[in-house]
Amino acid sequence: MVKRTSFEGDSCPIARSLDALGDWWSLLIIREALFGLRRFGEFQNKLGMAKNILAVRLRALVDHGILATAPASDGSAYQEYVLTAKGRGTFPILVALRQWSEEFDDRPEEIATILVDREKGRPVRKLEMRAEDGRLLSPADTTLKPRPARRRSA
Amino acid sequence: MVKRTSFEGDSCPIARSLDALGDWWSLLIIREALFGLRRFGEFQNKLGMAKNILAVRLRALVDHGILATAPASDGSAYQEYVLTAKGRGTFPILVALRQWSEEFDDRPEEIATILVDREKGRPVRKLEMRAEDGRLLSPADTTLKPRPARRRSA
DNA sequence: CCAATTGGTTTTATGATGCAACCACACAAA
DNA sequence: TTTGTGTGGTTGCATCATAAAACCAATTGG
Repeated sequence: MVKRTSFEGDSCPIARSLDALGDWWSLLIIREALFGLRRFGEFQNKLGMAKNILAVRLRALVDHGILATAPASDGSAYQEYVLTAKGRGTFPILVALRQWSEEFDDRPEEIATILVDREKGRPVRKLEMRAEDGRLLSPADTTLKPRPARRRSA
Repeated sequence: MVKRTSFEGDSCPIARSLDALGDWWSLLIIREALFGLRRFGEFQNKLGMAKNILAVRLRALVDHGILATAPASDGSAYQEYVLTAKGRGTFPILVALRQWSEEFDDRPEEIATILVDREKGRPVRKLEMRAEDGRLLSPADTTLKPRPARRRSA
């Protein structure tokens, strides 16, 4: 088989995430969903993508438990696509992508929006990684350990 | 043209990040590079990917300023691929992807490694988003604002 | 100097993507 | 009830990207 390799069985959590989110459109669909879009046509209009691949992506996101189909909302007989908790949980990923672009993009002047604290209207700080005891960690302060086996793993 | 749409000119910073990182292999190559891999063969062995597409991806990452080619390191005449500051700056993205998988994956028992604080060996906390004044922010506490125009923008 | 390793490129097959056309259904007006 | 319109897709192609394997040049190692 020459299929595009799937990382579904990989043991690396990054690869497993990419299996669900790693194509060109999924994260942008999620971004729009976080912004409040729900309907097929809304996504299609906003993202300007082909309708067939939007349909495929939406189905895949539903299959992955990131979106769920809701029967209605404004009374019409059409259905909507709403984020699940798993879908809303991608928020830090989107923030990390955004901040990387803000910090390293070659043409930052083309970036249209900034993420701000709603209360004060001031930019948010960079994402912080902390130890259990609250110490701020840099990448070099971290390392990988094998996952401790759960007792009586089914 | 029917090319895979590029987000290079998009004004959304997330789309711009995806333009550089959004394919199936780039983030995994970066992950291995953060882990210390440098040589073509090391990447190829570890990731098990086809050599032709590895070559294409490495070139693209170099073009994007994420990797740089260094002439040597162990004295051999071959070249190495090392992360730039821009490349190392992807660390939070990888952490966010990892944590999303740890929190929401359907089969978390298949995840092999956990990210720990090197000093204490304890798992790191979830990435935190804070306001300028240090208040911890949830997604609902944030909003997007148009980027303030730089004076005398060239 | 010979053989194996490294670091790729080329070739070929197939899957994914994108555009356009088509179509079923819901809904509204006549 | 028929007609029309918009929504939410599906179906055909044409093209592009990806993958596996074969091939190849330069670099080592002996």
